[in-house]
Amino acid sequence: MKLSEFEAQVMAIIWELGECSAPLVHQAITQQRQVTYSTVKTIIDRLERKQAISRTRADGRTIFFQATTQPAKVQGGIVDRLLNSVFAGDRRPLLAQLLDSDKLSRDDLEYLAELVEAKKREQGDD
Amino acid sequence: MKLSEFEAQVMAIIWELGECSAPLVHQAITQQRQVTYSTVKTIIDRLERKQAISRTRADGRTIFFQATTQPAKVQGGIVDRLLNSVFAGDRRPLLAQLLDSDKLSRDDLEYLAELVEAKKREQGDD
DNA sequence: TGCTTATCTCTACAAACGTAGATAATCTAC
DNA sequence: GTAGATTATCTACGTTTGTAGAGATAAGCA
Repeated sequence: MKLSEFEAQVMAIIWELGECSAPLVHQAITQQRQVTYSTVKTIIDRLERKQAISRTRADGRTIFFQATTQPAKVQGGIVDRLLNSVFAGDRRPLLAQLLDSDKLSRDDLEYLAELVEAKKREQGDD
Repeated sequence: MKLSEFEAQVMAIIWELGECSAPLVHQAITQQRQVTYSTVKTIIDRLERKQAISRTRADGRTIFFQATTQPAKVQGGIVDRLLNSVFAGDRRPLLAQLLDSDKLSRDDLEYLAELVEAKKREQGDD
């Protein structure tokens, strides 16, 4: 399943909110970007058509949706695409890019260090 | 500067090759995907219009190009966009995604461990 | 010097994207 | 019960993207 940038952004919000309605998603998005309800609803419609989300129930005429795909799956696909296009398949520059940024907090770094350790142990086991 | 996926892919090749001509880029791409010269040339034209690359010289009627932007800059921008769309600005899931993949080699892991160490020392200095 | 091939330029086009208005249907509060 | 607000549906439209053919033109070889 291929999602556009905006579609992915809306998905992220739906993952965050869990079961939610279009107006709720719109509200969440307007914290960041100014965009009309209509626009958001169109994206939601497209996500539905792509079967990335599905209707769960209705409260009055308000329809509720939920994600039908797990974040990791979609994110993984997008990361793979990114790797193959901009980074020619080599993960290192991406990693470096992520590490080099000054937006990486000490906490993030600690988290990463642990991830690396865990992964090392895991790999050492085979 | 906003590049499409294919444009980014062509940029990656031009970074890799250095100064090069459209036929050369086409040749490089066909190692991976079947696409006509015409298509590749169109993308190159668009990259030129976007000033991501520029003409350097001509050999006969063959035109040579070179990147006018550094990889890190473009890649950084794309990663930022990715973070803000799919990952809601949180780097950790991206990091986890990258680490979790079984395509990460032991070497990559070593490389990462070193990066983390270096970054830690760097941060510890202030 | 003419023919073949390589390369460039121009034009095209369907699909996807971001964006949103118009209209209709339904709630809700008075 | 009616008026105003919500929400949904449908339609639209300019741009970008991926894809490529047609035609022009220059290079190189016979």
